Amino acid sequence: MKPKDTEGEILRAAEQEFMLKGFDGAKTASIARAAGVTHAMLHYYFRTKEQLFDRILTDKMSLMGRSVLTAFGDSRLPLLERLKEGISRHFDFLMENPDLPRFVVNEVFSRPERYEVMRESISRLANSLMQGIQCELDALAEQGEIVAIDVRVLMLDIISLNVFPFIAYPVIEPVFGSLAADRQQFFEMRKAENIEVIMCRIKK
Amino acid sequence: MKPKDTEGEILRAAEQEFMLKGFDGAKTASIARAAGVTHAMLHYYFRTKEQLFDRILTDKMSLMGRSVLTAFGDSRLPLLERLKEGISRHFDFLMENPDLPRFVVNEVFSRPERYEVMRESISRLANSLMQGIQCELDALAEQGEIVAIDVRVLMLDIISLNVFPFIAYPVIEPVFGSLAADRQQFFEMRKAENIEVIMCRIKK
DNA sequence: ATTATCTATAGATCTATAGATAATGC
DNA sequence: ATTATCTATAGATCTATAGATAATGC
Repeated sequence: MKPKDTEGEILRAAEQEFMLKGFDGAKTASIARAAGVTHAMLHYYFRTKEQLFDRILTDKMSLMGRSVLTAFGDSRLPLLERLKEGISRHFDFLMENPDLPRFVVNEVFSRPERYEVMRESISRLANSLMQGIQCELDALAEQGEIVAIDVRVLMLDIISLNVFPFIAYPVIEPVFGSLAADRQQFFEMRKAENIEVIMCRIKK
Repeated sequence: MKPKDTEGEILRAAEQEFMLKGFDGAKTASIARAAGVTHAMLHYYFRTKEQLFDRILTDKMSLMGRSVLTAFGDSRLPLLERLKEGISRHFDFLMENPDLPRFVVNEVFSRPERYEVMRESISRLANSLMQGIQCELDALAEQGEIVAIDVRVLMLDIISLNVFPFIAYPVIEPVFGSLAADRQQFFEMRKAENIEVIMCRIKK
């Protein structure tokens, strides 16, 4: 017999509903139904819709932040490899979580105060990652291997290229979908292109 | 005396409310209040919230589509200039309409059927624009001035780089805001960087 | 006569909770 | 004894409309 995990079921259902419809579009009744529990259970475990939502959003923001750190965090590789690997791993993460960036970006936009608590820790982690990369960029530039560039500029190039196609897929598909046979292949092509773009940007 | 334009006031207020909060977050009562009219007027002029919304969304989708065409449409310029000018004009358009892409992308995602009617015409216009650019790309590549590239790949690079910072600004600001003194300057820097990236991508 | 506007309210939907009942762990 | 669950419903909010009234254009 399965010892049913009501709280877990609610979280799973809530994640799905909130990611798909956002806070305003999500209905607690719909979450309860998907979780296979009665409506009152949401309030028993999470008090309010807002608190349940905060739990999901916090998880997702943290996941999105970590994805960048782990993708680019391997400091054993030589810089160019580290960047290529980073782009590739970050892109793979997005293929596993295609709706994540839109969800986070939207909810932060519609209620910025939700982001306040994370601002500082996010900023600190990102800076520490980028500081290491900046050193290596500077070293290679010194040797004349690459052009000099601010790591923040470069990282924003990378993230723009990687994330945008996922956020905008439904809108761009009619125009750019013809590039590939299917969605999967389309994204594989983008991954390769993004690496190419970034290498062109920094190589001399 | 101003001959009051109720319908126009409602449209203005609705645009603001929908762009800021999305369809689900927007309230007809709030739109009416902002328009300075009674609530029943919305229904008198537009029947339903849905119809009022469709009017706004259609306008915005069309505006976003046209922005790309007009930015890159100047076929008198030599190709590299045309691309630089295109990136720059498209970026300027986004600076004037920073919330537009997020709005469109979101609403299309949450109810894809809203996009169906435009899919074909959008795709046709885009293809005709890109066909012209592809010819010039091929010619320059033939001459060995640039590398060979599919215009769709290149345009998606451009649009990703240009649009993403606007969509994600509230999320990326804590990390990348330190690049510039203020928001305005931040975006000016991005515009220059995006041109640089694209030139690096195609130049030999 | 037609068009525009207002007041009042119906009707639907949604979140939240009260209070009773069943299950669980000492 | 405490924790989990259910039923029933309160209370708030939101969209939409009916019906009366005022303004406008022939």
